[in-house]
Amino acid sequence: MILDLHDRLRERIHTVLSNLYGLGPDTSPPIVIQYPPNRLLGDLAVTVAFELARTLRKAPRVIAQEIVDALGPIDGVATTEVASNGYVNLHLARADFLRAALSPSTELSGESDTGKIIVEHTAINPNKAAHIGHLRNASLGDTLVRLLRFRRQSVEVQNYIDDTGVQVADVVVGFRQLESRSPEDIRRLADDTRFDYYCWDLYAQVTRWYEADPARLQHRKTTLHDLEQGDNPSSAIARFIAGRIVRSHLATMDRLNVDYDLLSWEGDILRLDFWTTAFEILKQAGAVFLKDDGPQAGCWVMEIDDGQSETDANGGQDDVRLKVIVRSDGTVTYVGKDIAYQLWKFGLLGKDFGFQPFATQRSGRALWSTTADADGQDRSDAPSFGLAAAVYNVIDTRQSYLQQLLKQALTELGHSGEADRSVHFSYEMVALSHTTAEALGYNTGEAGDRPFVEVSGRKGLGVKADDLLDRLTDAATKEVAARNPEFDTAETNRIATMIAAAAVRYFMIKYSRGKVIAFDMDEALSFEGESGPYLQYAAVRAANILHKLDTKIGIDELGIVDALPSLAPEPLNDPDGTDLWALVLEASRLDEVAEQAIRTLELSALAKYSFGLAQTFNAFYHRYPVVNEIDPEVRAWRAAGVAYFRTQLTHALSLMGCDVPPRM
RNA sequence: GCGCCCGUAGCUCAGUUGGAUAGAGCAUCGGCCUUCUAAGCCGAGGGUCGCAGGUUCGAAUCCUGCCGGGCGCGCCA
Repeated sequence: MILDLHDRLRERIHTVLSNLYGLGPDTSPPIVIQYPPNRLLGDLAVTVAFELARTLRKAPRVIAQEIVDALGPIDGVATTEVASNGYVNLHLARADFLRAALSPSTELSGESDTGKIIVEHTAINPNKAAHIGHLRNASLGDTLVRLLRFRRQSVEVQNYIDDTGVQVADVVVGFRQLESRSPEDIRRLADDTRFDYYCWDLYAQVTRWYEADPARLQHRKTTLHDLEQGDNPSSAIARFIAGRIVRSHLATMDRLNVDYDLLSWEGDILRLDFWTTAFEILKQAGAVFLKDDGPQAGCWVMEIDDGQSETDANGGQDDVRLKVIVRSDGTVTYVGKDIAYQLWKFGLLGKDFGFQPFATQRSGRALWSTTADADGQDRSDAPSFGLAAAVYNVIDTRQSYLQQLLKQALTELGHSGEADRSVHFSYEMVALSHTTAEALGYNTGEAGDRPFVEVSGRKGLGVKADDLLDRLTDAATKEVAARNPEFDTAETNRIATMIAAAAVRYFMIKYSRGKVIAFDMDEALSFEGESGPYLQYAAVRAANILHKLDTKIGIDELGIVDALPSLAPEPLNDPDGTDLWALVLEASRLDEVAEQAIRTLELSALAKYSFGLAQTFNAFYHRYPVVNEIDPEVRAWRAAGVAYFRTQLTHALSLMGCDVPPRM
């Protein structure tokens, strides 16, 4: 609704500029619409008079006045005026605005026809428990998915499982060589212990075991080879481990309301020879070539286009850098496999996976899995996977270089459009604060001068996702039980779960993506101030007002809406009404913020907006009674404002994957 | 060496189409629970927006250079 108003306003101003000054689409400056610092100044402001001052050789104030005079009535705008030295400030028709905001949505339903967007996120190595770094990835990824769906995009969520890589190989080595376990032992361990936690420790142990005697690295090499070949004892164990660990990752992510459409297994990419096909395509396009001299002799390589080599006019040709795609022993690197997968996502590989159902998630959404089995090839009940119009790969900034290569490969294959629509959604890593690292038993003395301590799965250094969630749930349970002694255990736990999830998700979203999060346990455990629970609390309070309004006064939400047309607009226009109006206007900005968050991939904008909205409401809440307000018209307007606020904040929270508890 | 990111209050961070008085949380100090939940609200103190130039009517925001910090640049993934 607010976006529609912006559009209409821009259109009108363009018309005015054309009539007054003969400015066309090319000569007219962009119309910037912003929000004045407070509601007394106005609700919307246009700065175009400043832009035009130079070219028109007139004072901004004069231009602004001419625009205002020529503007004429605009639907939804009450008054327009020139403020300070040249702003055009607009005051909206408050009552009409709130009535429209609460009226049943007239927006179109259905999905846009711009094609399907694939979002890949999470992609945790299936060899150990998930940690807080993975939570940032999944929180960003899932929020992006929800935002895109909110904007009516068709989205497919993929979770890539690297079940044939070194990390899984190392745990296989741990079980077989270091612990001499049989497949039956491992299965029993998986049934009887926290298997993902067990593997977490084992993985760190294997790292130390290699370090003690580097000759042992031969075991890794052999095992890795076995995993890629398949059909041998090691690969059977790897499959079992990866399968179990993936299930535990999905369970962890489920605690955060994160779900997926498809698990893409690297093993299937190998078994279905995706790489062979991709390799042919790359060779035919000349994107890779066989190096016959130098240290990379015998490798298939790709030239790295980093903008350096070509601009070097002084013939610095010798430092053209090469990336190995196929090793001299004939095996393919990670980049090669990723190129094949990316080609498949866009439907450019000319090959497809088989698919099979994997699970039904708590949300009700079906989760599918790729398969190399023949009976998965032509299932009539499988959705159409792949064939994306655009792809977002959610992956931290340390992978920028590889993601750049991926785009470059697409370009060189003649798919520059797909390269442009191949987006690396990058973000900085999650590290540990010194305090938290020390609490985990890590001696930070050696890294004492660093600003933070990097998480290391290889060293077993990090905060496990489930540990964090458990601690948050415990803390929330105590709070909920103390505040609501009448609740039974099940209800208390249910609410505590919602609070814990919101705390984590908000924490992971609130920082802008270019910022390293130095994770601090005490800070993450806080339910006060700028936190997920603060937002939930505001929504719960609003719901509580509406509930009391119903039970005590007998006005339900339908009654609130029905009363609006006959209400006099005056109570919204006096000073007290301005505070209510400020809440309504702020609540209406959700669409605009969602659009901005997607455009800039800065999801913290959604978090910050939601927090600010909750703050505005909390201040209002303390100052203006609703249920106890005596004047029925004032009460009715306040009730309408609260109802609208609750709808919008609840929506904002759901975009961040947060539920609103019934009470807290 | 090259590339990307970061530098704003004591601490952690907003300020992403250049605009009105640079904001918030935490911490500190002072107030507010017989009235819709105090996970809250109100108030106070706290700033050379890393430094230096430049562009602009206007710069925390754009450009250039420098300083400090982080991460990448493998026949690992």
